[in-house]
Amino acid sequence: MKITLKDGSVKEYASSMSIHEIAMDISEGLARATCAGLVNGEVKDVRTVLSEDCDLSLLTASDAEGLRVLRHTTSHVLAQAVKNLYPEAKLAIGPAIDEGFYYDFESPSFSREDLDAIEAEMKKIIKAGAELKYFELPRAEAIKLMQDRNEPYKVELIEDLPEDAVISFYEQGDGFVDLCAGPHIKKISKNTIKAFKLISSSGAYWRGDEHNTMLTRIYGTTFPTKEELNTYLEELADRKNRDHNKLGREMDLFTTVDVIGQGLPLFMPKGTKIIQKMQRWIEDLEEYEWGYVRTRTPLMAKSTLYKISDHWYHYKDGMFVLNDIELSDEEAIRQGGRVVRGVEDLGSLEQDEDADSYALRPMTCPFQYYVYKARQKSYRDLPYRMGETSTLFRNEDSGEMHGLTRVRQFTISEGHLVCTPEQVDEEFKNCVRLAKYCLTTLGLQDDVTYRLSKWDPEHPDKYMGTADDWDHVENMMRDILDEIGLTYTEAAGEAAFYGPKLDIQAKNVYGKEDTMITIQLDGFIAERFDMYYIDKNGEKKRPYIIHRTSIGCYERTLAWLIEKYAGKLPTWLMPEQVRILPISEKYFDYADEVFKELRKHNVDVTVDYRAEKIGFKIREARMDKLPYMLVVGQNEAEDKTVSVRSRFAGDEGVKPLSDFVAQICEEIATKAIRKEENTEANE
RNA sequence: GCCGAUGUGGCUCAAUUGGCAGAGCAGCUGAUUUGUAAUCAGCAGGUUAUCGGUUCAAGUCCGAUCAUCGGCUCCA
Repeated sequence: MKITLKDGSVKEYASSMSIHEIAMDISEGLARATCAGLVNGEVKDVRTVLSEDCDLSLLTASDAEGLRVLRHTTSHVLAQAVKNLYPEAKLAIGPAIDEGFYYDFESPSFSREDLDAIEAEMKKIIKAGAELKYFELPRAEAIKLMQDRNEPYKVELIEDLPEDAVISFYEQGDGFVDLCAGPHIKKISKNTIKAFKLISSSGAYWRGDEHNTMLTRIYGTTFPTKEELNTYLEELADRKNRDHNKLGREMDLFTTVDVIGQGLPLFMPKGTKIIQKMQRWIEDLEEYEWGYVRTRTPLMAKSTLYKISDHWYHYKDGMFVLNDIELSDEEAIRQGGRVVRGVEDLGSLEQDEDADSYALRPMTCPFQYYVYKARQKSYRDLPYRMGETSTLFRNEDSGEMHGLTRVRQFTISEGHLVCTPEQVDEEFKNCVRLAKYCLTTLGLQDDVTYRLSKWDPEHPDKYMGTADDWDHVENMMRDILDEIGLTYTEAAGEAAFYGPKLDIQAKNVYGKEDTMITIQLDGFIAERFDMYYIDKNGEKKRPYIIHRTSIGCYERTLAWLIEKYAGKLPTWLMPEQVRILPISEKYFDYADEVFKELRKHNVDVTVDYRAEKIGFKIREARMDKLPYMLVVGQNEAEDKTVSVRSRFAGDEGVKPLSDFVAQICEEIATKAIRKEENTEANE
């Protein structure tokens, strides 16, 4: 595609390039001179992506860059509307985000009615129409402008820019001016902003810092057309039907009780059964196919242990400490005399007033280290792979808890691999392979992203070791990830205090990302615990430790499975796999015969003995998301057959009992994920 | 922890804006013995999350606590 620039020169670009990429090229990568407007293949204005001349009908939800611009401009309309209705409100920032936009205000909170009123005001502004005019001011004048307009947050933003900076503004009609680098659509009108909606309002800290003022944020979204907006709003409603927190309770998988406490879900028999199936699978898989030994270590320990591991100083706030002595962090460290550094420092704990404190464990690491240390290890014993189904306790802040994904007690497929430096490469790769195998088995492999979580060089105090140490381990990890051809992003400040992590991230139904699986490389802790192995030459050597999980924590994984499958889990994971539905009590004997045959093969099966019509029994079994229903009556009893009705394909017809047993045993043994082909309406 | 919303039988929701807490589904009992998404009838179920206050009177108004939800921050 040929692009004619404003100065008359012509540049040629591949048609596959996005508007944004082209704009970045034209502006030579200047972050502020972001996007270009394409009108009939020509760049009209470097600061304008869309104008009334553009054919907006060509813009679709998949046109990410164009949408961001459209949404960003809508956020400015929102700001203008709020200022019209609430002149006292102060403007903060208002960017486009993945599914829409937000704008932060210093203002009392907005109710739904307030949002509706603001929406109406926005419609007025859009109907009146306005052209966005870009202008620049020197820094001092820009500050003065925002001071005159009584916008302290904007002033603060400008003051953070360099002395010689030129400040960008947009004026958008009715004298409304906003500090903004753009880009924006050129005109606000009914033709450009056709479909928007304010979604919700909530609190948000200024600049994302909890020490700052709490502002009021309004979330909204914009789409090129009303149809796309409606589709999105319907999807929002649909997401609730997959939400594990709603579905999991409806399906009697778990519940919560106010007197038991926040973040402490109770698993009901059905939820327990699902987790039990996953747990048995993982334990056997690790032990018999991946060479792990299994451990079973205490759920609590004296504070001494956490002092050696450093958790006491880094994460005491997140731990449940069990004695009566209530010490602040500072006091704990002060009264402890000094910070303990490794096992050699244990002597200093004798005067430590909280040396006898016990705390529930927030991680398994140091416990398994002592399993390793209990017997002297030779290089021949390495890699030493320990696995444990480990229950952990973390005192999350009260506002953090959510369903099964953020809880205060959870059980994880925890493990630590102690290995020689030469073994790190292969062992780490195998941990990644195991995690991928688990994800693939559950059908989740395509729904995750990989992240290399690095330390934060700005805050070295939060981590063990030196910058050189971190460069070394991070490079080791990067090499490994590159060798296995993993696509990953890198994130600073996301590492554990003892090492970088490979985090496997997944999004929930609402698009919020959480860590599902983590594999961490640790070159520091072995020294703290004086862990070593004897090498070929009879010398003591420090091993590396890989902290890892195979399937993550069972609570969170279950949550993702529920959302992924809308509760219709693969047959092998379902708490009730087959329900036998006798036509009447005359066929109870045959139903029992079928039941016994399936139990003999460890299928989770029940019989519906109620004196109800078959249609009623089927209805309930379907609402319970049963994979298989076996209708048995006179014909089946006589021929030793079953009439199979499945969640996947509806009526599958009559087949010999032995055939069905073989079929379902195969499906369960291979952990098959049968496709839902049933077109019948679901309730 | 912070901002905001919410809390009525197991579930979904009513209750005239402060005036006798009600319905459907689920449950239980009885009848029905049924062929692929709801058989009929009856019965029972509540200190309106908890505690306190205002009032002749509180599900409704006020305060505190607990929990749930939407965000922010945090997430070893």
